[in-house]
Amino acid sequence: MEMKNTRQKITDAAIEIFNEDLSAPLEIVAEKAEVTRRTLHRYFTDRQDLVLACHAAMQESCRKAIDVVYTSFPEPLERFENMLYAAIDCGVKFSFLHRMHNNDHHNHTAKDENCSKYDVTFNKFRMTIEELQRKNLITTELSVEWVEMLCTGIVTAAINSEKSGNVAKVNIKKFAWFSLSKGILV
Amino acid sequence: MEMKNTRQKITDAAIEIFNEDLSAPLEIVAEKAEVTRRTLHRYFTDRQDLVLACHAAMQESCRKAIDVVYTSFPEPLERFENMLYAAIDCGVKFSFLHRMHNNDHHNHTAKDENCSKYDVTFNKFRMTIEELQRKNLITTELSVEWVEMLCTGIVTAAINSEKSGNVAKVNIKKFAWFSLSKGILV
DNA sequence: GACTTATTTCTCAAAAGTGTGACATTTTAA
DNA sequence: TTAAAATGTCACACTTTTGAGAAATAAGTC
Repeated sequence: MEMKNTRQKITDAAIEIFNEDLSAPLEIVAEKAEVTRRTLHRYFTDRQDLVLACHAAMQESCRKAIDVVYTSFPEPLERFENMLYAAIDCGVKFSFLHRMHNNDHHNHTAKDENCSKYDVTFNKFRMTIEELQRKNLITTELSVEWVEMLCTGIVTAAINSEKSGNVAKVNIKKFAWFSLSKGILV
Repeated sequence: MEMKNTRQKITDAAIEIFNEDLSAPLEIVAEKAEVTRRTLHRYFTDRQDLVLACHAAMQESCRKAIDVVYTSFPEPLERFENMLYAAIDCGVKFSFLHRMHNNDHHNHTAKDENCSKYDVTFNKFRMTIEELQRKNLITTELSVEWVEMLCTGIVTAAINSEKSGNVAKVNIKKFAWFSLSKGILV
């Protein structure tokens, strides 16, 4: 096992655990990552260090996925559809990152570098929605903010569907786009 | 201050705190409930005791709300709409209850009394969805399981909208029903 | 005012979680 | 095969969290 692999395994495990329980003991994270707590501490000095690493990993993963789609699809509706798919692929990372920036304890401010990075990524969502509304491709009865919230809600639904195994995996994205697109149509 | 009030204040606080952080220190819960940690322990011997009480409270609250709607509206589409509103009103309780029954550590089984109680309540959702599909009021392209997931996703969106304050409060339910109904139309 | 009940304050000891050092063991790569 | 790198084991000091006892205080009731 080389180093990079282990570090990633730990952050991946941490993201999943912290997503459900932000103050879970590091022992639990280590278990999930299949390493010792001692090893975990070799890579991350602190709990905070680990949390920050998770944050950065989620940030980067989402940014990359969304960016690719944003630049690849000039047609806004098609772009929007593929941004949804990208978000579903990012899965837990996507929804956890959102939660981190919107919970009570976090003071979201453009001055913070992390926050502005987050903003840059997710403004691409907002801008696409606004463009869709301007071009009358989706209803103007709904506010942009609601459509944004709806997107993350549908991503959550997709994640839970996948986790529970009650919805055939091949159908999840199809269903998600069906519901989202009809749910915001003119 | 009478007893019942305090007990409720504590479970209410705990539900909100645990919803965001399942292993938050009881100190935090006590703070939110505006009592001492010592007082909290006079009502709940254990952390587990408190968690179970929260669970029961959520269970009961959701059951009551859904039951009323379920028996009040014979027409399935109208019933479905009002079940959504009820779920939004239950808010955090609704989504936290779901999380508790769907997370990795929880083994959902009909034998457990709590699980079966949960099932009874949320089967009312499922039955209504099935009825809507039978009567061709919603599309049969989507599976019942997805529509269920979609509902909780939209409830989540509504909760987050309310919390963030980005969506006018008067609009939230309207938007939620708009998106849900169109998102599952024939 | 005396009495009951709920709460706070202060205290304490046990338990759980955290971070690190020293050394053994395994893996990896030359 | 062997040296280096990565990981595991164990022990330790330390902090936080937990749960409960005892007495003081506040609040409501008769």
